[in-house]
Amino acid sequence: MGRMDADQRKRQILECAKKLFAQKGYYQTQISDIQQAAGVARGTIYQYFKNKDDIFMTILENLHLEMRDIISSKPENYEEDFSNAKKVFKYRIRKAFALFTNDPDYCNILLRVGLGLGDNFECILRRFDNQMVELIKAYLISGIKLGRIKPDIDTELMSNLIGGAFMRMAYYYGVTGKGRKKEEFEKLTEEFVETFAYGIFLEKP
Amino acid sequence: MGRMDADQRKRQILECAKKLFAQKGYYQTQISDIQQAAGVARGTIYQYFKNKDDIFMTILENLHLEMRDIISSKPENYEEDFSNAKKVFKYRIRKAFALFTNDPDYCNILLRVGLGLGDNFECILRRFDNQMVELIKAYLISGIKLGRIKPDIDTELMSNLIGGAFMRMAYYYGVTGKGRKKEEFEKLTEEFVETFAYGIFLEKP
Amino acid sequence: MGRMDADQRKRQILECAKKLFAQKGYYQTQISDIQQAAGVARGTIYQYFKNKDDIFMTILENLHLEMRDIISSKPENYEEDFSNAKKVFKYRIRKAFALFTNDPDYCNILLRVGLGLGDNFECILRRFDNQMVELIKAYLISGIKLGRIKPDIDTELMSNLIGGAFMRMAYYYGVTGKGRKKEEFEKLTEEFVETFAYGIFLEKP
Amino acid sequence: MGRMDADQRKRQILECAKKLFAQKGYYQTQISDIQQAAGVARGTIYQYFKNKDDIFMTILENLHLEMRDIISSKPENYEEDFSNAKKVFKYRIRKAFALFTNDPDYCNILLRVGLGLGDNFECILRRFDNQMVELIKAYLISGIKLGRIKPDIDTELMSNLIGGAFMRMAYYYGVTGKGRKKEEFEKLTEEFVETFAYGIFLEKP
DNA sequence: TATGAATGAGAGTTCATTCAT
DNA sequence: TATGAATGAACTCTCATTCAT
Repeated sequence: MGRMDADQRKRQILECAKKLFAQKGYYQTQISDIQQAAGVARGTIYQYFKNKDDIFMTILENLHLEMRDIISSKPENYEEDFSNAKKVFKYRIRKAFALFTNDPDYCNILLRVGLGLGDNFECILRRFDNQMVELIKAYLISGIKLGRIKPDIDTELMSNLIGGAFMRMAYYYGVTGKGRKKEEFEKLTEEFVETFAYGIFLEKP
Repeated sequence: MGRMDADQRKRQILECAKKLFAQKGYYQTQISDIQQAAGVARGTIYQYFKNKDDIFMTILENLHLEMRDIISSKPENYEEDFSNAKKVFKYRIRKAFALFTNDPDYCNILLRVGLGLGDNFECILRRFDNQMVELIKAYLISGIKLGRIKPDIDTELMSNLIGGAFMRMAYYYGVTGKGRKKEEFEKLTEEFVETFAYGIFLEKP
Repeated sequence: MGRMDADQRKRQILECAKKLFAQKGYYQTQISDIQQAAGVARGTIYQYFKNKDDIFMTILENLHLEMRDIISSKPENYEEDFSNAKKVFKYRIRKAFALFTNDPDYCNILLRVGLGLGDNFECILRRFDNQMVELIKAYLISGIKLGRIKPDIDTELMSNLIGGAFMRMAYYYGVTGKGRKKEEFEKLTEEFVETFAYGIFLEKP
Repeated sequence: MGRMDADQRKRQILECAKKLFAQKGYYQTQISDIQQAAGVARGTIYQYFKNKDDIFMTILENLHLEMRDIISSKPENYEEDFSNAKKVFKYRIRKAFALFTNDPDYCNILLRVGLGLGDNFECILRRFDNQMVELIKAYLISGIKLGRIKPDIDTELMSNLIGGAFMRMAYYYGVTGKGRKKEEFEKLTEEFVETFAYGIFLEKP
């Protein structure tokens, strides 16, 4: 193992830890697993992280940052395009879908590993979940105000349905590897949008 | 703590364990927690269960049985009523919804605790998930054959969307306690069905 | 399980315990094993014995009594026959040999199970061993006085050699079942005696 | 307790464990006893051994290696000296005797502790026992072929008698500390050989 | 007297973390 | 900074014994 600068080493440890947490879960991943996978000594881990929690938290934080960027990004010429609410919806679904399919480890951690860890982590994990649902809700409400989305829908329920359906799709196609090939993600996105379109949008599909 | 009928004692321990697993997760629930909650001595646990895994497995098994009963149950006058595919759909959603809202602990275990436990449990947990999705898929396919459901839908994707949306709804309203009151479950069910109706059914909603 | 008088029940428990101790050793034999083998309830054991040690001690005691009887028994017309020292020697070897081959469980307990149990039992087991060796020694000394046995032998060493050789023979042919058939015990006894005869006796063999 | 070379530490733990097993037996020796005797923390034991069995097995293995070396070693000028069968016999008895008297712990473990532990260990312990008896038997048979040993002896019985007598002598003088002083081992060896000489050898003693 | 559910001290083992080198 | 031997709190599980019925 050659010399490495500190940041590089830290990233390397995180990468290995992420893979292991995603595969085996938090409690079944031992420090010794991470250490071996990263090819460093036991003690070295503690030069870069306070403890096991810190490693996991850092992974979660990174995921959070990535998600925020992607989820809150806007399509080119956003202003004009918002005239077509469905297009914006599709843009975001596609973006988020890409996030999960490009990094199945993150997806696994978010959807599986992070859950059931007790209060320590759970509240952090909830942030993602709620953030996603809240974002969808905000989108729905603003759409209603703009007269693009049906005003009588239950935004709370609908944002949960969309969020739940999306996560499941992301998990099924992005993580389990079952089902489709990568090239077909565009088509899946399309069908996802169409499924909810009639219930949401005022304009004709 | 006095003597007790064996079945009663076993059920009592399971009940306490279920609550704890739902609250704290599998690994953070110690045998001593269960023992204290059940008000029995440490060793008593091991008179009724081989080990910690056995307790958890038994809980999962019970959940499995309950789910199977509910999911495979049919509405009264099923034969005639199948003429209306949407009615069957709604019947099942309502039933399954009730299961989770009536027993939030089970719901929590199924949706959160069971995940990220590594291969031991995960494959068992997957059974529930897959069972649900498979059931929905079977429903969709038979609906297509009978000319009640759009023949061009992607049944795999659609069953994942419906399953994901449903689980999320069940969790949100059944477990977190946020949102609605119990009386409104009927309305939630209705809206759930309507959201997917257009994308699924041929008959006019 | 029919009614039984107390002594009968006690003997039955002892019999089962003896078999199990002989087979599996002291620590690997659980009270529950004994209880099941004897076909009685857990608590019943404690009606007849103070504790696990008490059961084992009783078995040892019984063995002790049996051994004492056999070892100290004398051949018919003992007085006259002592003129032939070798005959007495053979008589005793045959008797003791019979004890072990007739009850392999006792033999096993004496030769294997009882050893390595720590101070509690060990000192009791030693009694048998020492008793045997002491008896042989006493025999040798009295033989020397009577002018039948070589006066220059080291009685301590010789009694250990004879004792060790005998125990090994008893174990090999009586317990492991290897080697000879039962009918040949007489011949084994004969050969045993002859092996040591030259080193011990004054008279010509 | 400071840092230490790994092999040194392992040997140190084994040494303490050997003493304790020899004194108290397998089941009555706790990990905490070994840990305290070795002056290390509980967990340190598990850095060097998989579990308690592993410690005991390693001790047995070491004993096995030592025994094999000693038992199969040959006297100087072996070839020529075999002309005198009794000399070879004596050589080996002396060597094996020395092994046990020099390391009474091993002797104790082999003769007492290892027995009655149930199938796990017993079969391993038997190896030693059988090995010894088989070696003696092989010696007797080759002696018969060479015309040095009486052709009509029962080699199976005789090897058991010699083995049993030897083990008892080794235990009595080597472990219990009773009887002789160390200087007299040569004389004991001599007397041992003479005791069996008449029954075994053809040449005049 | 017979039962067997209940007990709890105590055993072996794990593993995140520390710290002398 | 990097190491990995050492640590020990905390965990799961066992099993002889008790005692209400």
